[in-house]
Amino acid sequence: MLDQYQQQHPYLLALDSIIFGFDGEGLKVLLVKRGIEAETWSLMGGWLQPNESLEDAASRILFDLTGLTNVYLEQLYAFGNPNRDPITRTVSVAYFSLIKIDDYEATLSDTFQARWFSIYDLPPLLFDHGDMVDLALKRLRYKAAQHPIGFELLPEKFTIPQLQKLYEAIYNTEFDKRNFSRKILSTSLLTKLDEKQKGYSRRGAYLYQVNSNKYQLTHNAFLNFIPSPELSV
Amino acid sequence: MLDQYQQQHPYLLALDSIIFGFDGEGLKVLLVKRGIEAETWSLMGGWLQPNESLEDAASRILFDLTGLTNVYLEQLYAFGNPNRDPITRTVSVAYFSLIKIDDYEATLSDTFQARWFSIYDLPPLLFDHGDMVDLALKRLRYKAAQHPIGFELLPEKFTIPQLQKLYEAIYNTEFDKRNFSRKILSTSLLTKLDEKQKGYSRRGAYLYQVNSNKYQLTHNAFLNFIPSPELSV
DNA sequence: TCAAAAGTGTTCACCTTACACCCATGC
DNA sequence: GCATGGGTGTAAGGTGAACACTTTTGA
Repeated sequence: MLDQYQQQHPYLLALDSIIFGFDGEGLKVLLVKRGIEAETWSLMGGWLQPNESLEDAASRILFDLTGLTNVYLEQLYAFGNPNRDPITRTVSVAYFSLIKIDDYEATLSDTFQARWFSIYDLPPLLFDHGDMVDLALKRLRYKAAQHPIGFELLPEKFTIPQLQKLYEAIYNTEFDKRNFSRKILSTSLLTKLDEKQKGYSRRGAYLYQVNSNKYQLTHNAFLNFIPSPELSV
Repeated sequence: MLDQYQQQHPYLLALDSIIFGFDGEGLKVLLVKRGIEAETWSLMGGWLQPNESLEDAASRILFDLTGLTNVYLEQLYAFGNPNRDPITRTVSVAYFSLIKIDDYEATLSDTFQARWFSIYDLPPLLFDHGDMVDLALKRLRYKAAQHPIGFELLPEKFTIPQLQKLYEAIYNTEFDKRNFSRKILSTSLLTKLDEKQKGYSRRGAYLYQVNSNKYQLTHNAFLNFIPSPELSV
């Protein structure tokens, strides 16, 4: 029986991460220049180490690039076409991550030649990384319609108009602000603070933060009014 | 740069499939006895071959066990905890499949010592295969509430009461038959045939089949009245 | 004739959607 | 005082959920 193991081919196992951020205007993806052709933008990636789980490895790689820990990280899909990496056969497990863009340590950009790109205006990407990003966006849309994960992309304190802009960026559409705020507030996931955001508008907007008790517990469909995203995978 | 590849550890890459079937009464999973401890039931699995994609490999393995091709097959999740397989470090990409149980060639059971088990009454499983089944059931519930994939588990021609029993088995609950049939028929995904199913009930029930044009195109939420499944992954 | 499953409509409550005006403030 | 974005309510249509009786037919 041990023979069955020894006769098998081993493969290199990589991890690649689609890192989403929101800068108040648009949905962004963090890309780096690395690897064989440092001319080509690619997702941040790395190799699985012998004593790591897949998720540990994805976290480590994310930390190396962003300096962040404890961020939203979800396995997206395993990509394993025989020729996806022309150098060596490599299976890559893609993860996607949602980070608070303000927490990101931009100093790390220099080390890794990293840059934020609008999700709707990406450069050509290495290997099948373009497919990975496409799938990640679909999954984000699918998921954000059902679960309150959008908050992961905003600072701790945010306004309803900010939240609306985020959802509009994710779905590349516009929502009615009256319906939007009613719907969001009806979930009672948010706590209204006594503070207002100043500087962006003359009047200022109330800040809210996530009511973390309820945040963890919610498993029901969250926003039903999202335009049916292309559902797949 | 090539060094970066050569310094890396390779890993064994396995595929394991959760194969769902429906026998008219309950939701079933196909398990086999294999491997080191032939005492333990496990999912059907195999190794990735050098010239195959992950999906090709999962299809091949499914064909070996069931004799079926062109069945619903979807990647579930990559499992890679360092100690999940005590013999050698192995990363397993799990797939789940929905098959028409009548098409399954039971003669193959002998070769592989295969047996159908009720999803709600499983024996202890090898390695982390229990986690794989749990996740597959969640995904099936999640997915079947949004997409018309349930039909994959039924014969070409089926009755509304059969379809209802299937959904009741998937969600382990009961539905009101008036609301159920209204909802299903309102999708206009089904074509009513002039035939009736005989033998099961005295009166007999009309047979339907999937209207395949619309089946492929539907991307909207499909059944909204499914009790909110535990949404995750 | 009776048992067992098939088939069929209506009402009510709630949710989604569409839509317009006043408010607060910095300049 | 005016321009900019923030904040709020209502009415109409549609959807989901609850609920009971009649039909068919083989035994």
